[in-house]
Amino acid sequence: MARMPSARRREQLTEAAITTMARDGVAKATTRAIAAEAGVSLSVFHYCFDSKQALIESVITALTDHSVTVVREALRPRATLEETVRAGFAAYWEHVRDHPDEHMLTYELTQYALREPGFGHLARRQYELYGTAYSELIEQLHRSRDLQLRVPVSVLARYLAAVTDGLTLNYLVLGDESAWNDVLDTVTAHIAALVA
Amino acid sequence: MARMPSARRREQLTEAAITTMARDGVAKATTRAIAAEAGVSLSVFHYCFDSKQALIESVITALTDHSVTVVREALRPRATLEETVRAGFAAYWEHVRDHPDEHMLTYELTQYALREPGFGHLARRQYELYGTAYSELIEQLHRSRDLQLRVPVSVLARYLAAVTDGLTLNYLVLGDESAWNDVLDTVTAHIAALVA
DNA sequence: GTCTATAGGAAGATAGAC
DNA sequence: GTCTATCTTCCTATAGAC
Repeated sequence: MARMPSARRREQLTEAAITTMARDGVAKATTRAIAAEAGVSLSVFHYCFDSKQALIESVITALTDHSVTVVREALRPRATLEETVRAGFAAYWEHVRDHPDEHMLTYELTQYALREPGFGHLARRQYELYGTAYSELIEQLHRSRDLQLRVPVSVLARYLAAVTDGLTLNYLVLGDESAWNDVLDTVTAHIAALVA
Repeated sequence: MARMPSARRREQLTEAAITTMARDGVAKATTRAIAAEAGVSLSVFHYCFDSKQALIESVITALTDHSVTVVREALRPRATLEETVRAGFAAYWEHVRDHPDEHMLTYELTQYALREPGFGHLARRQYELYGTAYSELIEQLHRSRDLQLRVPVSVLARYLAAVTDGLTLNYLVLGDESAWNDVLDTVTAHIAALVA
């Protein structure tokens, strides 16, 4: 195999781990399977990472940053408030529909982090970043338009984060795209009422 | 060890598995750990269950039925609509607060079921039963009072299920009981508006 | 039905040549 | 840095005595 600086190999192995985990689940993503996915031998893996846990920490950090980017890109301000909410949900929804395995993996890793001693902060970081992303959008809308918020920003942000999360999980289990849309319509109307 | 009919042993092992999994996570609940928790030898385990997967199927079924019971008991109709919603959330919330590990385990097992070939129906069954529980309460309220539903029953049920699920997960990750209550107030007001 | 003992395999991690 | 080969541990599952 072609030689490569450790830093680059680490990235490659992190990506291979994400691919493997998204496809087969965290439990089946053994160090051997990940090394094979990356096309290197097992020793290369342990040359780059002290342990499997060190790799998983890298995976969680990378995937959290990616997920937050997905949310942030969905949450761009648009022409009207209603359009912002609707288009935001639509953009996020498309990502869920097109990459269900990636979202499944995100849930799996959240639970891994909550169970594994010393990893809890990674789970909390993920959910705090979601909350921040929502809060910032709301603040931004709050300033740029003349919105009256009927609830505090932090409450609204947490509500949005929870609804998004719950609906995503519900879709991953039950499928049924049309139900997703119907519920979203209801939520969208609710948001509009909350920030009239 | 005291002798016991197989059926009873199966129940005991299922309970021991739930205890072990809730405490240590699904990944660390090995057949040895579960047998030890039940106070029997490993062979007794395999005398009662053909495989570990057979046990997990039993665990998922038992825990789903238990979770649905928790939801159903929380969702009893009360004096007024607002009180029904508020007391329902409060009762459910108390269960989450007092048994966080059990709810964590429920999420873990949902994902296990979605990943494991042949187990997907167990995850879907769980979420369908939640939806049914919410739908039945809504129908019941719809008949007993003179409520006007602004959205279809199925949509409202799915919305409630998703919000509950998302908020629960959010609490398991971030804690912060007061935030939970603030968001719930918002949701409660929303429900009241939807069924005015 | 329950036990001890063990088969058989897969996991994470390491040794040492290149 | 990368490889093959191996160590050690732990897993699920079975065998066979009681």
